[in-house]
Amino acid sequence: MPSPTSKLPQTFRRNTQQRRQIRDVFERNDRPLAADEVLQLAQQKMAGLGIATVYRTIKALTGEGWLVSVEVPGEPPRYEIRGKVHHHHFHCLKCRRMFELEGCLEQLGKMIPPSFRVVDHVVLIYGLCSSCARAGKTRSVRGKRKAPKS
Amino acid sequence: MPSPTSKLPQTFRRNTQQRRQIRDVFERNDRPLAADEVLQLAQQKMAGLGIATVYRTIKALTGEGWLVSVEVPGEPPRYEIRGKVHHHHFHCLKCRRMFELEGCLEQLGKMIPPSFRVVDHVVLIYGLCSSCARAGKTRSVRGKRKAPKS
DNA sequence: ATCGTTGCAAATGGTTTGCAGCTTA
DNA sequence: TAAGCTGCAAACCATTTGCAACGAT
Repeated sequence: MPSPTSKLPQTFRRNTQQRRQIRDVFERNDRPLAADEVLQLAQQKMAGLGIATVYRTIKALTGEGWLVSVEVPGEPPRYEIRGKVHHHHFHCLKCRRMFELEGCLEQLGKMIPPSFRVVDHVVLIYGLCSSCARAGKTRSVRGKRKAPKS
Repeated sequence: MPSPTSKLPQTFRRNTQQRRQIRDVFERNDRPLAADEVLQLAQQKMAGLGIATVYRTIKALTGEGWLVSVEVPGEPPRYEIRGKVHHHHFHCLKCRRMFELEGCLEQLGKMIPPSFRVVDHVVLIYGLCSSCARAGKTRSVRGKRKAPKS
């Protein structure tokens, strides 16, 4: 076994084209992206890119802290670049796009018993975004998850 | 085609043993349960119960509003009886149990633009529960998701 | 020239579905 | 009885993994 310098979250150590492309996709699109969205977007610049590489890269970038996952109940997870100021999300039930909300609840601490230790928290608000609320009442778009016009 | 009385969320219309058992499991266990946990618990009283029936029943009960799902990023969804007072959840990163928190953030509205319409929201807090925080530092229990002693 | 990385395809794990037989109303 | 259910197994879908070829250092 090689000399273990430390137990660094052994992510990748080579800067390949595909990883550059995948990072680029996240940098160019300022919203949470699902794995298949990343594949589609990255394939526009890298024809043969495989889904396995997308998953492996997302996992590495997440473990590395460069990405964070955003969960939507009943749907595959999305990922976005970390490091933005703390924020939460709004998920439109009609167009299924995800929006970022500014600010954060300050009094989360009030909810938990003092003997518990909080590491992180997630707030997800569902509803209709302004354009969907304005358009028809509540008819839902039930197509496959598609990347909304970026 | 039969006479459509209305478009009622056509859930089940027969009160079978298995559905009774499954509801019982939720009533006896006062915490969010995953599908396989429900199967195990219900099989204690109904030997041959199949996982498909569990999923079908959970889906029906959820559509009917009797159950609500509770999502934990990276894990299969849990379900719990609806109708409890509004509350949110705490997920222990070590023992993986889920706890219910009382109360709710009141000022969610401040976070969203006035043109958006809020339908629902979810708050999930991660950390260590009191017993895990007290015990060792942060060594995580990485076994299969198991039903904690109820 | 290494050894990490990739793409493919097969494997997984959770959930859904087709269908013949069983049950409830 | 008839239609709704059930269990089984196959089908699905998202994600992971084995492996030989590839390519960054």
